[in-house]
Amino acid sequence: MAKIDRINKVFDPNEAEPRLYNEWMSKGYFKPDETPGKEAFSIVMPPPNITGQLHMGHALDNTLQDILVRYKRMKGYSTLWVPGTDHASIATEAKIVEAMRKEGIFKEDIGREKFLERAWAWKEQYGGRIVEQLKKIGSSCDWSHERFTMDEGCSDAVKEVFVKYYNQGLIYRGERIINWCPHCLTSISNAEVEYEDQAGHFWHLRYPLEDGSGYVELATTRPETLLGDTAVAVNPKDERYKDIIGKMLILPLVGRKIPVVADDYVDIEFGTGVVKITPAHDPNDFEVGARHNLEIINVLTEDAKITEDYPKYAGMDRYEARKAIVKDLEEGGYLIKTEDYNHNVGTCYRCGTTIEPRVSLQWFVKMEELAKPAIEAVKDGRIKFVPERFEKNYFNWMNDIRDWCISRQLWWGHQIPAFYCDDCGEIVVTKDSEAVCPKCGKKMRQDPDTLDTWFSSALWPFSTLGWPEKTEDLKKFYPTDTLVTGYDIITFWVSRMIVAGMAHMDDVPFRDVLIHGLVRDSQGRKMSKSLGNGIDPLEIIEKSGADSLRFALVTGNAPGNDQRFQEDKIEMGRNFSNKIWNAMRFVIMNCEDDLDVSKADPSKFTLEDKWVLTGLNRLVSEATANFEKYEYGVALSKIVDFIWETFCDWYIEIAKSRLFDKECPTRLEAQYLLNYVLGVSMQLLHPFMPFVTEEVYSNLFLDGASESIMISDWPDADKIPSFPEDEKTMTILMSGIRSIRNIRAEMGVVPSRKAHVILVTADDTIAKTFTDGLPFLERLASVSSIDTQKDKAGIPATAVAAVFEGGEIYMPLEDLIDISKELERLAKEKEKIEGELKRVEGKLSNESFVSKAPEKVIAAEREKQAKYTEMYKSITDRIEILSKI
RNA sequence: GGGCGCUUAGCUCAGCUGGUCAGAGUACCUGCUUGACGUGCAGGGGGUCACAGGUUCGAGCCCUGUAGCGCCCACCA
Repeated sequence: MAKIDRINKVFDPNEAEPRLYNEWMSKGYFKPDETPGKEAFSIVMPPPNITGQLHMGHALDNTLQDILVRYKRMKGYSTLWVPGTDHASIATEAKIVEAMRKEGIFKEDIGREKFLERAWAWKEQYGGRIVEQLKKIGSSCDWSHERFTMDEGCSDAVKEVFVKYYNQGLIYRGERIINWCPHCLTSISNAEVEYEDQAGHFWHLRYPLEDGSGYVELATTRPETLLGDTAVAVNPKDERYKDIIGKMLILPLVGRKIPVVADDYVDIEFGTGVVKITPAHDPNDFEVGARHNLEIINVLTEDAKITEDYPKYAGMDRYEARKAIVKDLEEGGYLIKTEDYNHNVGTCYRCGTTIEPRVSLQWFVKMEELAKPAIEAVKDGRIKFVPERFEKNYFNWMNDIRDWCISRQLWWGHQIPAFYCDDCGEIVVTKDSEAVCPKCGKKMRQDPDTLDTWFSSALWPFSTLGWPEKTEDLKKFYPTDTLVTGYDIITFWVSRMIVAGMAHMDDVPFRDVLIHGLVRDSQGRKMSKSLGNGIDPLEIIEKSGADSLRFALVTGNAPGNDQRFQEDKIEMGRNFSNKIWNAMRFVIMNCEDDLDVSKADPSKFTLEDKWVLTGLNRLVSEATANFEKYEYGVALSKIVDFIWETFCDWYIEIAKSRLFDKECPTRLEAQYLLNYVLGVSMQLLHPFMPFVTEEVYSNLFLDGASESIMISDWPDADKIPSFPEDEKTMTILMSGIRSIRNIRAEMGVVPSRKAHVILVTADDTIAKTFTDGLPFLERLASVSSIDTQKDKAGIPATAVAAVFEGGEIYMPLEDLIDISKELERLAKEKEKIEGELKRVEGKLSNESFVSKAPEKVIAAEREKQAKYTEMYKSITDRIEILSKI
C-alpha cells in the first residue's frame, strides 16, 4: 500500500490528539532535557483551583505557556514547566460546606478532622479532573513535577516562612479592624475586597447635648451601627462646633453618654461636619477611636446580627435592624431627613456579601519593609512586565501597601503554626506539629485558624522546586524565566511572589511577567456562571480539536488585551488545520514512497524555488523575533499567511507542472522543497498547533527529520538561502498573473478558455521571465501562449489591457469586446494610478521633504514616481486608442 | 478623587522604535465540478483610522484637550 493511502483524507483531532499526547508523555519529551551544557528555561504554572474545571481563562493561560515552552524547548533549552493545583482555601471550603448543607450536614457537627477528610476526598476527585483537562489542551508540562499547594513540601515551605517571618518580627498577632465576610464567616484581606457602587440612603440624625442646650446634627449611611457609637467627632478647626468639643451627648435609643471629640479626620465641607464614631464597625472610626482612647463596642455577631446586648434588636440582621432603628429614631424625633445616596460598598470577592468591618484578633504580615526590595526589582528592570503598562498597576499597589491579614477562620488550608498555652498564655511559633509550653511544660493548643490561600501561592516559584531544601532543581531552575498570568491577579499573586522571592531566595522569582487579558463572551461580557454565558473549552476541543481552540485564543490578539470569544475563530482554526492537512496530502501524493530528498541538487533550484526559500528565510527570522518578544498573535498570522498564500496558493500551484511531468529535470528539487518548506513551516507553527503539526511533520519526506517535531531544532534563518533578486523578478511575474486574472474576471472572460497574451515591455529580463514562465501562466492564468514585444505595434484594438509594474499585458479577444465597458474599466484603473502619482509628486515637489527626509525614503519615492508615470502613460495611451474606435 | 486602557472596513480585531499602514479574518457581490482542500480557488466593493488642536518635511502611530465605553486603585461619615 502506498504511503498516501495510509493517510486519512481529513485530520481527526479526536483520534490524533490523545494518541500524540500520550506518545509525547511516554517518551519523556515534557521533562527537561538532561544533556549537559544545555541552558535551563523554566516556568511555573499558575495553579488552577481544585474547585472548578477548566474554563476559557485557563485555556488561554495554558495555551500561552505551552507556546512559550514548546518554542524554548525547540530552541534547545532544558525546559521545565512545573504544573500544579491550588487548594483555594476559602473557595473550596465554601463549596464543600455548600455540598454538605444539601445533605443537611454542618461542619461544626462533624468536626475539623472529618471535615478535612471530606476536603481531601474533594481534592482527589476534582484536582485530578482539572489535570486531565489541562492535558487535553496539549499542555506540555512535566507531570512528574506536579505539585499541590498543600502537599508535604509546599506545607513545609509555608511553615518555614511563617516561623522565619515571626522570628524576624514581620508577622504579628493583633486586634485590628479587618474585613469580615458574614457569609464565609472569616476575615479576608484588603485585596479580597471588591468595591461596588450601591444605592443607599443618607440619614440625618440629631444627637441631643447632655446639658439640654440643644443637639448636633450628623448624617450616616449605617444607622444601625449607632448602637456602637462611643463618640461624635468634629474637626478642631471648625468654628461652628468649637464650643461643644468635650461636651457630652446622649446617644438616641441607647441613652449612653458619649463625648464630642475633635479629630482632623473629619471633613468640614462634607455633610454637617459632624461624624458619629463607631470604632467597632468602621475602619476610620477605629482609628479615631484609637487616637482618643474610645471604647470599642461590638454590636454585631459573626453573621452580622445584633448582639444580645440590645434586646430590642437582638437577632435581627444588619438590614432588618437598620429599618427598625430608623423607625424608632423617627418616632423618637431624632430623624431629621432621609436622602438618597450612592456609596461604595466593599463586598467579598468570593461570595459577594457586603463586608462587615470587624475588630478581631488576627495574624498580619508587616508589608512595608518587605515591599521595598520587591518594588526595587521591578524598578531596576530585573523583572519586566509585558506589556509594560502593568508595572504601574503593580507600583500602585506596592507603594501604598497595608499590612496583610493572613489568618482565616477556616479549616481547609495550612493551619497556623502557632501554639498557645491556656495556662500561662505563652505563645510558641514552630514548625513542629506539637508544642509543649516552655514555661509550664503543658501541651499547647495550636491556633485553629488557617492561612490565606495566597500565602502559599506566594511561595510557588520556589516551593515547587523543593525549597527549603537545597535541591538540584532550585539550583538549576530558579529564578524561573517567565510568569504567564492574567492582569486580574497581579495584586493577589504576582506582587506577593515577588515579595517572597526577594525575602527568601534573595532573588527575583521570574524575569518576565507576561500578562494576558480576560476571555469575554461574544458580546464583550465577562463569562460567568450567573450569566450562563460561559463557553466550555472542553466542548470546543471535543468538537473541533485543541489545535483549533488554541488557534482561536491566540489569533488576532495583542498581549494584555481582553478578547471576545467568537465561534468563527474556532472555525478559522479548523479550516486552517484542514488546509495544512491537504497540503501535506498533496505533497505526499506526489512523492514516490522511496523518494530520497537528500539527492536534490540546490544548483538546480528554479526561480520559484528561490522565491519560496527567500520568503521562508524572512518568515523564520521575523517569526522568531516575534516569539522572543511574546508577540504570538503577530507571529501566528505571519506563519498562517505564508503557509496559506505563499506556499499553498502559489508555490504548490506552480510546482504542479513540474510534479506532473515525470521527466522534468527539476522534479526532484520541487519534491524536496515542497517537503522542506512545509516541514519548516510546521516547526514554526508547532507551538501554536502542536497536534496537526506533529502529524503532518511525521508524514513528510525530510532529510534528517527528528523523531518528533516537538524535540526538533527550531529553524535557523541563517541556514535558509535567500535570493532577493529572484524574489523581485518573481514578484513582477506574479503581479502580471494577477493582472491577467483581473481582466478576465472584470471583463467576464471565461477562464476556461485559454488565451493568447502579448506582453509589452522594454525590459529583457522581464520578457524572459514571462516567456520562461509560460507554464506558470498556463496554470495560474489560463494563458495558452505569450508573445513579447518592445512597443505596441500591431496590438489589436479588440484586446483588453492591463498595466502592471513590469509593463503592459494585452489579451486579444476573438469577439469584439464591449468597448465602452473596457473604457470604463480602464478609467477606473487610470484613476487609481493617478491618485498614487499625485501623492508621490506632491511629496517630491515639497522642498522641505526633499531636503529633510532621509535619502532612502526619497529614493523610494522617486522610484515610485517613475513607475507610476510609466503606468499612467500606458493607460492613457490605451484609452486614447480605444476612444477613437 | 487618582491611574490605566479602548474608540481603525457591517462585525471581531492586528497595526513594532512616526515614512508601501490603511491591513487580516468574517460578512457581502461576481465567477470557478482547474488531477490536495468548496473546511476550497480567483476577482471585487467597503474605512476622511472617535472629535478638535499641536509637533514634524511627513502621524492610527508623538503631545494637549474633548466626548463615549471599560477597568484598577482610593477611609470621605
